Amino acid sequence: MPTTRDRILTATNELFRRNGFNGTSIKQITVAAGVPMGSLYHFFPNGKVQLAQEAIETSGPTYEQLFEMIAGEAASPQAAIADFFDGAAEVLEATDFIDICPIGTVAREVASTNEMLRESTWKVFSSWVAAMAALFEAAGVPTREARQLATTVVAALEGGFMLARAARDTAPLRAIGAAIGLLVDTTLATAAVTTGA
Amino acid sequence: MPTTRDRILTATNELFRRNGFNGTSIKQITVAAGVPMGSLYHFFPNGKVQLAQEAIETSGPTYEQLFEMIAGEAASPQAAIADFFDGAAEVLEATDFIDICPIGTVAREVASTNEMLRESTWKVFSSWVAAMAALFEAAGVPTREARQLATTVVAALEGGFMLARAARDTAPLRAIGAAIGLLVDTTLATAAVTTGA
DNA sequence: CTCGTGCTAGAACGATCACTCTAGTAGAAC
DNA sequence: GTTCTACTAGAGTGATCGTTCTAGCACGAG
Repeated sequence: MPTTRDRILTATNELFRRNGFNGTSIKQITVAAGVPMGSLYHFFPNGKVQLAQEAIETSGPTYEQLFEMIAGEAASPQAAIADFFDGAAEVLEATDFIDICPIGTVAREVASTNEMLRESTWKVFSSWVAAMAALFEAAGVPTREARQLATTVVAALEGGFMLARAARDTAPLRAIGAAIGLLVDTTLATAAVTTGA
Repeated sequence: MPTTRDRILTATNELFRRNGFNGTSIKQITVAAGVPMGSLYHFFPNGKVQLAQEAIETSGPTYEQLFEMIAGEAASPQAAIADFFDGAAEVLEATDFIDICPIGTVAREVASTNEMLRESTWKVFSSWVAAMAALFEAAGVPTREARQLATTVVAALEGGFMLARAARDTAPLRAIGAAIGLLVDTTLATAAVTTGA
């Protein structure tokens, strides 16, 4: 049985995945988590912004671990990327196209209106980029190119979530996965040549 | 002097770019457009959803024309993509990182909650993909690959807007533009080979 | 038993939400 | 001048927002 605090954070993330930050009310969160108002403000005395911040910063590493688990099992960085896109497509289908990533939606909603939350979303995204860049660098890609490629993978993933949900179809996400796979292939092949075979 | 109706639509798009759909109130829109409440509901009797729908569906083609203008002036599809990413980065800097695209934010907000708006956002995105795919096809890329590449460019653009705004830095967007430029390069080169030089 | 503390419980607050309503104005049609 | 239509104008509606508040419960410490 998870703690009350964890139930609140889980409910928050799930509701953010459906309705975003502004589309989710505190009342909704208390009902979904099955806790009274008083408990929510007991654990998160600074209200909705603090709750959102903790939801973002705790779920961020979870996604990163998921990626690293997939990367650890995959035969190559290319395969890891392909598996990640495919897995995302399957989750979308299984969940009736609820958003994969609560952070992406919130990021665009709050970037111009709440500096604290904006910083939280960037903290998460940049740690994802760093994790992916490390993977590419380990495969021989120079630091600069590895970062560039990792940034592109994250952007394509988030853009893919957006398109797939708008279309209610995983085809865009799978197409993007294929194209990004190609990009990773050529970048790694180039790296293999320049580092000397 | 634009019509009252147009002023309302313009103000709606501008506010959506800052605050998204749920973060923008009808009251805010009337103030920004300088029109009374009565006028807004005179022109948009079905309220906020109708207003959002028309804002999305009228601004969509505007962005498409912008892309086609840039594509028409650029020396190659690769150059067109590069110019588009660079132009977006400049707009972000010039506008203090207000969102480039009001549609992307709204798309993720409403995908699970409003079927009509979800369809509007997809209508716009798929017309962008079609326009870009036509450009690649004209350069010799087979239909299927052209669509795949165009989908990826749109996803990377939207993901790039998200990252750049979260970071308050255009570096991610420029990095993504460079990587996507590389992908377009290799795809066009492969096409040139298979169609026979 | 009696505190103190951590948490539950939800009614109540003022503000703001999307939206409705009535009243009034401007100008074309006749 | 009268009438009709298109539009302006904003106060008013009930609902819901994020948040605060008071009251009480459970339970370990003394």
